Amino acid sequence: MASLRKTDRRTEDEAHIEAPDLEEFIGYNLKRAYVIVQADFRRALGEDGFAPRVFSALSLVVQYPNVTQSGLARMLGIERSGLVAIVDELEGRGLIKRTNVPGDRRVQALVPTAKGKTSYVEARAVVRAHEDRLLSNLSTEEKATLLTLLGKIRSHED
Amino acid sequence: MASLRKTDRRTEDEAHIEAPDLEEFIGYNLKRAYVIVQADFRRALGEDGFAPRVFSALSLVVQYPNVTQSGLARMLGIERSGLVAIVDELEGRGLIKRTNVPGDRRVQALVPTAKGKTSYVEARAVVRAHEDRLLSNLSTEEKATLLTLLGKIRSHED
DNA sequence: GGAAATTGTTTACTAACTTAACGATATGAT
DNA sequence: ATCATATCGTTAAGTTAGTAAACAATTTCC
Repeated sequence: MASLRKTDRRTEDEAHIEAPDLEEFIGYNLKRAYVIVQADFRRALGEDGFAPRVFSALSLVVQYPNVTQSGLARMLGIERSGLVAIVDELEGRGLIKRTNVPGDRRVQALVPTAKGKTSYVEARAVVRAHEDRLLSNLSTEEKATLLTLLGKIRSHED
Repeated sequence: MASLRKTDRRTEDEAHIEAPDLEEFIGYNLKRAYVIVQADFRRALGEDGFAPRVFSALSLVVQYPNVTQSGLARMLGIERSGLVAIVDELEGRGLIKRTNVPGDRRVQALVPTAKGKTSYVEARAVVRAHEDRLLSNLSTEEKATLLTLLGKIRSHED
């Protein structure tokens, strides 16, 4: 039978106790998992490496040259005002440039520079290595399953 | 054969184009999925409802009464300085209280009030309903699989 | 041609942290 | 016993990653 003491302190062994209620929530587990992956990403890319969102933006500019900032913001799921600093950083590093689009003087198409393209390919290799290492306790199939399940959640985007 | 034009603009159809490189990364998908779940959590709990981290803290205090702030911070994976505002909010709402621990005057054990316990049970029901609704396109088995896979990532905690 | 929408940008704000320091207290080594 | 060390909760200041609102310039829609 369990103890009946009203003043059960239970402060011993905190580190080993599970937290049943929280552990059942997908949201809580997503957050905790993301914190780990993101921290390892930053460690892998180093002090002057890309932050995750900057890497993502560069990836899209390399893959979709001439994307507009509005289009890029939409793809990343953030406000276009929030994209300005990211584009500033990438342009400041000489990895992309803002170019005029003939026919619409409001928009500035984003194109990767040669340096931007090679930097991206290098960074992508580092990111792949980071995920391979960090997630080496997941099989290839498990990783594919995880992507599928996360994709089902992401189906609620927009 | 694909187009050979060097100046291929490709700005049309942005909304429908996939982003192959990014989509293969677990970290990117985790982030995008978490943003959706977290936003729906906040919508479900409403204007004056708990923020996710406050809900998590209350959950742990209810389940582990007399936990210390340091212990709680460790469980949540954040610095104890960051917990002060969370505990302030919960105490300010009359849901938990800081109590003296005889034998160690440095620590303040956290205990839920009666109101805190009932508020938690109610909030937990709302959170469960939010996840059930949002994740209704995942089967029970898929949700269990997802928790297992996220748990494998979380095995890197500490 | 005039109203409405869109683009990139700035400014101001917020949330959710971190790091470093602090005084108070407790613990451990000798 | 005392001195060094560690721990507790807290504050203060800084960082990161955003959002919301407004703006001029430009384009699109009747």
